[in-house]
Amino acid sequence: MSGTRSFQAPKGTRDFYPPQMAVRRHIEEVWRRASIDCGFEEIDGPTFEHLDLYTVKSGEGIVSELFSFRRAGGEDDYALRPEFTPTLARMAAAKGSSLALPTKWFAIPSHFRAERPQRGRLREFFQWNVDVIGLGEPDGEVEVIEAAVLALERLGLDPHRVQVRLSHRDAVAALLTSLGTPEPSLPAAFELLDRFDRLPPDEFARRGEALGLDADSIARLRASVVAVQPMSEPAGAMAEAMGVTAAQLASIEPLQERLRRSGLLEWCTFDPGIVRGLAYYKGIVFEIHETGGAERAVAGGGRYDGLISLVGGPDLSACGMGMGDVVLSLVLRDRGLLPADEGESLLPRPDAFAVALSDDAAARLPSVLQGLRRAGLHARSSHRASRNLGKLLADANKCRARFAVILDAGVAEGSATVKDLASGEQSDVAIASLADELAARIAAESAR
RNA sequence: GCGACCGUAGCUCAGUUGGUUAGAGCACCGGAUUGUGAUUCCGGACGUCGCGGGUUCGAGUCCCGUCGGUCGCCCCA
Repeated sequence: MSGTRSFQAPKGTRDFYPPQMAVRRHIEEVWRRASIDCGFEEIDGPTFEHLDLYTVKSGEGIVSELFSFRRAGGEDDYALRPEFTPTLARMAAAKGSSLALPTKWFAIPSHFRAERPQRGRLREFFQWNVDVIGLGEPDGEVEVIEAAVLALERLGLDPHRVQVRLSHRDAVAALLTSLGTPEPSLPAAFELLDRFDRLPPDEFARRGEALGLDADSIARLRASVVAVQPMSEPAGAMAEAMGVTAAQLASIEPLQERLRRSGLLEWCTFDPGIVRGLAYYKGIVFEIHETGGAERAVAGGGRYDGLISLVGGPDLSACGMGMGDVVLSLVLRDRGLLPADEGESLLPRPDAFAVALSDDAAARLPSVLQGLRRAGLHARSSHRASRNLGKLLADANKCRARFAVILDAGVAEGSATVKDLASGEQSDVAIASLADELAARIAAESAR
């Protein structure tokens, strides 16, 4: 045929065939259940927004990282959403003072970023967003972290495999100030901290000097950043290990106490190297990492008081986090927490697989299937013409059906043979009561 | 935006210094046989060698470009 072309998926996007889709749904279902169980309500917004919504938050520099577009002949600039927080802030702002506080929302939207794909980073991905509006520090943060930890736990992870690494802008600022960082250099110093583990030691020192720190201060800063502490450590001991005064860590203590009451301490680490984007986060910031240190952050979040008023709403406090599906899937795979068959075993299992061994039986097959389906059962049949029972059962087995319904000469008397594919047992059942019989057996099975 | 490596049936790969009509194993489809997820047998579809140029008598093989993939850098909301 002339005029045909072949196509590849665009760079950094994924096709979800049934097994991959089953894995995605598995993760999304855990996210959704954990959110709901923690009292969050689901929202969604548009896949694209006015470009300005993103530049007003992140600056013009963000545009090169976005998929932005203008309708042919139009004059408005739009962008596919690279994150959900601006949409959420806009939605909260639009409700104005009618928004009941606190408001706890979650969403599982797709996001788009015009970046070069690499391990843990794609151009389209799914991200679970959990946000609390109208709760101050540290209550909002702990609500968010609690939901994240619940989901990770349900996915099979534990505090030995993942840790919530927390920091506090005020504590780190106090540390930097005590080391002699001039006030105007603080943002640059945060940036330096953020790059700590990516810079060679001498380069770190050189940049520290440029910020007005002497050699002794740089050494102390390095020591503080390296001194990652379990959140379960008493604040006094933590301060000592970091070489700071207890007063400089004062902003951590309420958080620590609140995490203790929620039983989350063992999941959490204090890590002054956690900085996150400077654009709008303040106060507590955190990332969730697998403890091996091989993968990128599984999740990140913090407090963004001021963003809602920035997009025209009331001055509301807010905090939240985002957890992407890409890194999370890598971590789950690394830890053997996803099926080795890449999702086949997560596909929905048919309750019944009907096969016909004669022309008369084949004529009855559609009505038998319809009866089962109307009763709410997942029923399939083979699409092959063969009357070879061995091959037909192989089909039933391949899609992991629970029961085979064998239609043969017995259909003349209204009877079928039901074979339990797990045990191999089989028995004759009246076709009229097939759906009830199978439903009863499945109910009994799930009750065990 | 920059760099490295990679691209041959659905999958895993083979394919000699460029040389007939590009192969294998799984998987797949149809059928026969044995009425029970199996075995055996017969048959089928299997690929514009990512795509496009170039060099050559001749390109899966060499060169250039491009599109994808993988992994780094930048960035990471």
